[in-house]
Amino acid sequence: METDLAIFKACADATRLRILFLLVERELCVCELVEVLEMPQGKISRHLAVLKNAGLVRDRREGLWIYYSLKEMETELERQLGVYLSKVRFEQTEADRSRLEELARADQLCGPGR
Amino acid sequence: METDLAIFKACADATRLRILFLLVERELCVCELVEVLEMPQGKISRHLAVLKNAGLVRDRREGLWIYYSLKEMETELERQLGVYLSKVRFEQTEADRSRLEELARADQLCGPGR
DNA sequence: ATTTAATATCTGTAAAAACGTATATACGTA
DNA sequence: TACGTATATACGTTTTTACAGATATTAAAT
Repeated sequence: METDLAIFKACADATRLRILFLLVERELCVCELVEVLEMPQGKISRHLAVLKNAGLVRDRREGLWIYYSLKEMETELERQLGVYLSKVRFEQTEADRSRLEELARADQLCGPGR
Repeated sequence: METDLAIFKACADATRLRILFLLVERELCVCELVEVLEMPQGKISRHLAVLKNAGLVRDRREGLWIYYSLKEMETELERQLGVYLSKVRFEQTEADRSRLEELARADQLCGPGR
């Protein structure tokens, strides 16, 4: 139960929800999230740590960059959450996703491909 | 999005989760929850108010007693949450439900039937 | 009208969480 | 080795949330 409680707590924050709705599309490195959400890097890292501690995301290093992605949804709560993240679209969600694509197209993101 | 955020926040507390797992079985009045969870009445009322403000539960007065129950699950998040509450069983959940039945059988709960 | 029972709310306090800022760490490159 | 870039973490502060305890509200009964 503490595990599920940690998941609920991890989702109980607007910034982390925005991150989850972005990660459900594809893996992202920290600097991409910093650019898209326009928040200080330390803040993003801290939120990512919360999501990781709750077991919702995993990270993978590739050179200087650390990529975050959603973990496999294993428990019942994780599965329900996964469905929710895939199905629902808020205005905020759409705006964030658009901004991400926009920045990627304009080559204004960090990352090895630059 | 603020609506869903409020729902996640409402679920991000151990006591409120325990209440939800009890309410998924049947409606309960405040005094029943007080007895089962062995917590001060003011505390239970405050948690119920949080759940109500998040739109997860409804209340219905019957004389002196106010009965709380889960509301219809309408939004996507509410539906996923509903499935989760019906499916999952923690030890805590089982213990709380057993205790409730025990108290009911021994007629040690308040309520109009007493 | 007074009392009693069930519930809600207020008040002050303590604990937890989020924050900005600064610093540390890890890795690649010159 | 020294430097630059990406990321993580530590520190002090502010905001939010939970709490116990006391009081207020509501409805029924006497």
